[in-house]
Amino acid sequence: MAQKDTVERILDAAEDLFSEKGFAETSLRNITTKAGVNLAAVNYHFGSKKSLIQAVFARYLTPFSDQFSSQLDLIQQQERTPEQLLKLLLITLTKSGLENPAKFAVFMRLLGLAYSQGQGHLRKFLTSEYGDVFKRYMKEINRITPQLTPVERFWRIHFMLGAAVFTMSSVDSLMAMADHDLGIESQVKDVVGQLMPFLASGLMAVENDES
Amino acid sequence: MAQKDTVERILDAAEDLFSEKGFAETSLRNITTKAGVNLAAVNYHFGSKKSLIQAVFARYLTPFSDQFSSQLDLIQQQERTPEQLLKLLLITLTKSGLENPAKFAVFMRLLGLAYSQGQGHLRKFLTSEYGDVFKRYMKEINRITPQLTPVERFWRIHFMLGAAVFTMSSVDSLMAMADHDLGIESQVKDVVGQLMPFLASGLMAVENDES
DNA sequence: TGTACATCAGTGAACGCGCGTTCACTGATGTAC
DNA sequence: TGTACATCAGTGAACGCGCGTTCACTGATGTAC
Repeated sequence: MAQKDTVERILDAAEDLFSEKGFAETSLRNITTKAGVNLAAVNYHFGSKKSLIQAVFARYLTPFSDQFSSQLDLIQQQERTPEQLLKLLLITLTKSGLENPAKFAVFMRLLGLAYSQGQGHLRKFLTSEYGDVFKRYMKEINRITPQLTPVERFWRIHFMLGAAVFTMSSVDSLMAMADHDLGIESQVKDVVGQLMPFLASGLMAVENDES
Repeated sequence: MAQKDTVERILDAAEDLFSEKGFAETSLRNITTKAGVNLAAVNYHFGSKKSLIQAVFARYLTPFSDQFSSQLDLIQQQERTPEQLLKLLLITLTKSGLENPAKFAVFMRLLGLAYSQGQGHLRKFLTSEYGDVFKRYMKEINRITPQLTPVERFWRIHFMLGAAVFTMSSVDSLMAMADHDLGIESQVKDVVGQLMPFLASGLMAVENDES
């Protein structure tokens, strides 16, 4: 084979185009042209466009969730702070091949799309494949936030997820905006560095009860 | 006229369907069928699908941004805390017809979509129409966070936006999830009540410098 | 008061287009005898 | 070593379909004289 095989080239092209334009706006013709393969190859290898979308996610999430599961085993007996628990996610990203900032941004963009565009098949696929690891992480969060009610905890987790997914999805254009407006060039790891204390502080926030 | 006029019925239907399925996934045939009007009526009244999308946003954002501008005038000389500044947004929402929780959720969902799906025309339209009011609000934020560097402030604003848009976009399904998992029924205003201290605490977070 | 004309919201049917998918086919490689 | 057959990645062209848009038309209402 002169280069990467057809399956991988389709996945690479699809990933790029999905993260750039969304699922519905990306046609199989876009993908196969970019990948330099025959139009029919997607349906030959993946069966349908839906399955291709799932395969793009699986290529990221399967190594990530395996690695994350091992990391969770390791910290079982250690002391944990919110910052350490958040860092665990970062370490896992690094160890599962997502240390490349561009790849990381693409992955977060896909995750954001999955929430906003996935009309069902994708959400079902994700929760059935990767729901268990997520639940284990949630248990760790429970342990370090005994002062929160379950409802508070539930919402704060989702606020954190939203802040992370939303900003990391558009991290390229936001960094460009920061450069343009403030004259400051940043890197993805700087943004992640900004994000961590924000999330930790939000998670641990103490409700003040002025009316 | 037996009921609301054609233009308004198209906008109502489009708003519902866009927020439910996204822009690309909603066809003019979906919209006109739901609105009970002729297919050609969209192009007759709005010119194109793109312009219809912009009109859906304008119907929310024009009253909101007018009202918000007045509110900003009022607080010019008052003391301000982060909570008060966030509350100002809520008050404006209430005063510009977005007090209906369902409408509010739809609006946030549209805002989220604008970020994730808008490939250009929508972003241009929004910043050119409503950019100024946003800048005024930013100035107020600057004033209450003198301890932050511009970069820190920039990113924290976007983290806040992300947390708000992401969770309020899916507030219906998240509330259903909370009910299902925790057996607790919530209302949108409860979620907003949870969100405020999270955002305020994240905005004011003090960086801790353990490595 | 009556007639001619202009305006304009709304209509029904058709347009060309790009979409995801299908299908019969090719050609290289491996296997059985 | 040679032949027949099976397997399978990949192909080229066509399929029907739903899309956004266009266009000639209708019919109600208002205006000028």
